[in-house]
Amino acid sequence: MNSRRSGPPTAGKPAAPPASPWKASSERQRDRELKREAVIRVAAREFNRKGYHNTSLDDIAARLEVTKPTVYYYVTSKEQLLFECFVAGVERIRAAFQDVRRQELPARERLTAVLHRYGEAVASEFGWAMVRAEDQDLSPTMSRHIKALKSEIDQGIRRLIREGMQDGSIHPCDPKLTAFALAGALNWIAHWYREDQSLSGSEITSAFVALFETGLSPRAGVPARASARARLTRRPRRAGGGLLR
Amino acid sequence: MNSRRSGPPTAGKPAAPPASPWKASSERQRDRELKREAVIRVAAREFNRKGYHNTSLDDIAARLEVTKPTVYYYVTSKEQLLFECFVAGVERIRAAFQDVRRQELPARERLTAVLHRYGEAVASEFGWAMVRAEDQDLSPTMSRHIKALKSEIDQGIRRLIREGMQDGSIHPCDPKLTAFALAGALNWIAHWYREDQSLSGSEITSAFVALFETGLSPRAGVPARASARARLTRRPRRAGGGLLR
DNA sequence: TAGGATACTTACCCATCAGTATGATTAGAC
DNA sequence: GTCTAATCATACTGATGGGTAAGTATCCTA
Repeated sequence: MNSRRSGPPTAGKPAAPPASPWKASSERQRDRELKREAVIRVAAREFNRKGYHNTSLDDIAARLEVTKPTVYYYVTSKEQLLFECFVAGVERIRAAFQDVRRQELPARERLTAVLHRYGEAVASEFGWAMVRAEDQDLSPTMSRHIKALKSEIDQGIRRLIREGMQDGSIHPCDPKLTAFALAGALNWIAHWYREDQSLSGSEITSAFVALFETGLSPRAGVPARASARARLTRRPRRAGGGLLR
Repeated sequence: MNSRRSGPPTAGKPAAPPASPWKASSERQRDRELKREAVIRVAAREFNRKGYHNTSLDDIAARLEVTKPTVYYYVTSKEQLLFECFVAGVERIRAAFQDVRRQELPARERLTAVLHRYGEAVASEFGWAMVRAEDQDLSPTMSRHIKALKSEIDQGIRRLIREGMQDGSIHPCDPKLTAFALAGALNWIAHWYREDQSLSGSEITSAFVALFETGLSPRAGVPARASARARLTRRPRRAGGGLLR
């Protein structure tokens, strides 16, 4: 539509890499990059608080104590802003897969390691963009990119599940539906979690993973896990939340 | 803000119950109610397809082959439309709790029965409104009502979990976090499920509930469940989906 | 068959907001 | 000191879309 929007999304690279004459002093370029990241971070927080459509670029600019054109100096469109927020979150999850690939562990343990990082990412400021952003708000190009990234993560989880079934560390199940259930429970954190909560994203994920590993049915000779028990007595400070949302 | 918005939301009652003179012939009133429900159902489907903010009331009107003011004849605002969609979905879940209350069963079985209906509701046309609607799009009054309904459901699930721990049918765990995990996995269905999928909402929920009960870790002497095994061989027709979303 | 309620349309208003044209200011290179 | 690019602000445009005013057609009652 707009000539700016042609080609693959930027996602990190400075808008105009001064490829030539006097290579703008590198500290200046670093400054620019820092500011750009600040814009994206603030945008993520505002989207998280008020939703994409209820957040105007004037709002974001005001939070940064600048004006709207300044925001556009670092970002080409509101859409791109959303995209960058998404990427920032997803990169953390991809990194988790990378880290785990090098480890020699039963697949179930590698899976739980990934899920842990996954949950932390979803509970971060970028969780909203990763989870709640609607792809109808994005151009077809951006939408495709996002779907590809999501699919990559999905496939990664399914693969770990399959490997777990092979090495015997995971109970036989349908990898696809199981991946959906796991990811769903974790993604949902972005719907209800607020940073002022008594539990951290990591703690929540621990509890979830424990639940998924053990299951609801009582197991012979398996007593209550200490971690779960502890949480039973330590009352969270805020009741808040609710089920849906 | 608007004088219309004062008082509790309507949620079903005809806008102007002709309290008096010649009691508008009851078939006419029934007609009106049917049309009103059609408006809400169509709105739910459009919200589901394109999101709340990307759906204009002209769109909805066009789907109904009428004009925008006609929609306003049955509904006072776009916001109320969203609210009604939400209520329509939640009522199904509340009904599930009612039904199960009369039954003499171990709490875990009552819980899974509720979760089943829950999953079906989320996979229905009203799933989007129940799960993805953002309360920033609603007036404080509406938002409060919705939060109350959500909380009621949440508490209902937690109670079943506690009862299950007491009667021994559920492994000791933190009721709050467990409820979040269960509901999260099911809610997430609304993010990725489309009606043209190879699995029905009911089938998906069955698989999820089975997973919740059994857990990922292998159980001594428990072979793969037949239902899960079956799905492993029967390839779904559409890969689609993806993890997040 | 008049009169009022019901059901629906045409044509409009107007607030919001993404995005831009243009110009001012500052900082570094020479 | 001058010149140029980088950085930011002022002030606008244009489109979208929620909501309404006012009028038309239809139906039902009496």
